[in-house]
Amino acid sequence: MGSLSEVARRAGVSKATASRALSGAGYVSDTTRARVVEAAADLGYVASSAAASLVTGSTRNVGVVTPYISRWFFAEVLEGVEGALIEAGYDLTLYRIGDDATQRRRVFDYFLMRKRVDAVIAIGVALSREEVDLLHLLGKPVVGIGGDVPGIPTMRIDDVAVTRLVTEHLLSLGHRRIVHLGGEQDEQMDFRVHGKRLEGFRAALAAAGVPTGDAADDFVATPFSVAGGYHAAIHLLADPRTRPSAIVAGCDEIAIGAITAARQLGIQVPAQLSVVGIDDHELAEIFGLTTVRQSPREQGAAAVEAILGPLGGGRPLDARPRLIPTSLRVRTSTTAPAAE
Amino acid sequence: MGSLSEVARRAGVSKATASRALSGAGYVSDTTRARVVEAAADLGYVASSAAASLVTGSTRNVGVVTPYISRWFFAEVLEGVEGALIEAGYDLTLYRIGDDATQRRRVFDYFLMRKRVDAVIAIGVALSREEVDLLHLLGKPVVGIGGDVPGIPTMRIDDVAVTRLVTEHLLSLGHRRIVHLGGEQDEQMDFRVHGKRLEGFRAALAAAGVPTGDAADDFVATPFSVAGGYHAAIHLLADPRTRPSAIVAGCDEIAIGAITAARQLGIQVPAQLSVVGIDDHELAEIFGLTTVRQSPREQGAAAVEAILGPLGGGRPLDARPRLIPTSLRVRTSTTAPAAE
DNA sequence: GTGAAAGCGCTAACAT
DNA sequence: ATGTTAGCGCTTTCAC
Repeated sequence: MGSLSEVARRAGVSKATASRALSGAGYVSDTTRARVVEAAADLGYVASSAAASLVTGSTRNVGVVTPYISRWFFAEVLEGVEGALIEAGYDLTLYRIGDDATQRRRVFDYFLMRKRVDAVIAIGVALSREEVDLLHLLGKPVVGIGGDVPGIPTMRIDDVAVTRLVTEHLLSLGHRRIVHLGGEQDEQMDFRVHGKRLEGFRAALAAAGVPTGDAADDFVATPFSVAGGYHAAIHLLADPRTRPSAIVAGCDEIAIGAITAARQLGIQVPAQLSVVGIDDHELAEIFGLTTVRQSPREQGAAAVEAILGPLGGGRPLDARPRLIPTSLRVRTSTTAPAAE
Repeated sequence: MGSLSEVARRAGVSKATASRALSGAGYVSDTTRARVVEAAADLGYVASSAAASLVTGSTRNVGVVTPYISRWFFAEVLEGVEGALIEAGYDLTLYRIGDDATQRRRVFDYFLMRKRVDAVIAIGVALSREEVDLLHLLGKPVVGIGGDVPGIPTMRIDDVAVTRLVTEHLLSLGHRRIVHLGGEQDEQMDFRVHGKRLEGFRAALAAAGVPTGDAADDFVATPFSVAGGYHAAIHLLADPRTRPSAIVAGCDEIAIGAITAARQLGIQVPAQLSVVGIDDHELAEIFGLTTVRQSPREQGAAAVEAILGPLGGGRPLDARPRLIPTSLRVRTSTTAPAAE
């Protein structure tokens, strides 16, 4: 618990010199530095970050806000962020903000603003104009992942294109009766991801001349979870006469749930039912799920990278949205529909 | 970005009064308080936590160290911790520490000690004597989850009992050829979890008079992941003549991987092969996996609870290990072995 | 190359 | 009930 002055006294120098020796900034003779470093080691000295922050104004800590911790996509982005941050010597302070607007305000006003963080990474959170302005006013770099936020650099995939891509893939295999198991349209996440995915799905069908739209019963709303996909699929697949030959799942969790349901119903996957996911999770690999490569870890690392520039004294961020390239990762779970 | 003095000036009071009005500590007349609060709102004032920490010595921030973020059990504990912490008005700073000892030292010396946190929650990390002493010296409450650490309160399940439990369950159904798909014995996590689970497994077999031990080929080492379980099972189940009638998986990830492999090999689960997991993840539910109820979220919340006492000025923690009760959650995936 | 001194923004005695 | 004062532990001019 030693303080700088103790270290200084022990080394026989002034606080100023001790500080310089330890931080590496400014001129200190090698011999003095050695003495100071030794004294510090003897005392088990560790600088108080609060004191340092107070005077420098920086905390070496970045705040990460996200609505989910354990959903696959989010967890992987988080891992990417975490790794890159620790690498750069920054702390990561995690804030989960859900639907609760009050809670969200509290996180912003009370935590993020309390000079606790140097920068903010928002994963799947559509920051409001005010939130962005506030952060900018405070000189804090912000980057978003998962959707465009005006005024800050963001990285996202094209959610419309993504379902269009997988749907086209199924269409090209000959599937015509395809159902989208996606998010409830009334309970959108930020960035209206559910809506966009449904849009891409239907755009592909329409372009192929396949009947689509609410009347076509080609969409079933489900929670974005394995259990959600499972239960939705149990109902959807129960009746052999109305059963689709393929499912476009809104995310990998739903896809795995659907596949599990199908197998339990004795439906062969992929022989009798093809399922495609979106997020490209490790599990997708095992299930042979065709998904969309979207590099969550890399997105996380890239976000940190983007933020480190300005923090390191570089030029401010260029507030451009960046589209993360996506492509199909085709595995064995998609096959042509069974002959009728 | 206003400071307390600006708020004070605007409200026509002293810094001290402004501080009292805002923090709620000490006597302030209602009218003065109102004026101060209004002034603060006008200025968009937010207290500097660095300054407050410097003088009070507390940060309202707790450090969470864990080796994994996305492994199911750890992610759920983390969610429990996160929820309880935010509830109590604390920040959560996340540190992942893997096998790298240097990295681990760095986290401890450089981050945790830098007066950045008021308390530490260690999930699945066996803190060393020195680490614990250091934390105690600094007056920081520490609690562990996942294994006993001398000198601090910990919550853990009984890893030996857990595999014994599930194994006995399989034995009681009549299974005799059972294989444990568990962690590599040379690459233990902290707390030797892999070893303990193998031990419990073999103890149950031995007690039932079933041949066990290395010679009995009743253990296959695999990474603690879905992919790990999958690949191990693909090999294990390939030959119908040596195929077991049941598998005790070291964790739910392995179990799901094994089930998936079995299904792909055309083996009926649970008719021809019973699989039991350990962690009781959401996915286990869907797969009908029999697992051990161990309440990860509750463990996380309890850890926070335990830490909040001392932080709130209460008596210090009683450094007793606490055994989290576990029980079997039997689902449909375990059945008697198929008749030969 | 090193030291003296000022001050970051706040809280906590202590006095009034 | 409110104001005055003294730091918390560090970094950073500015002299020397």
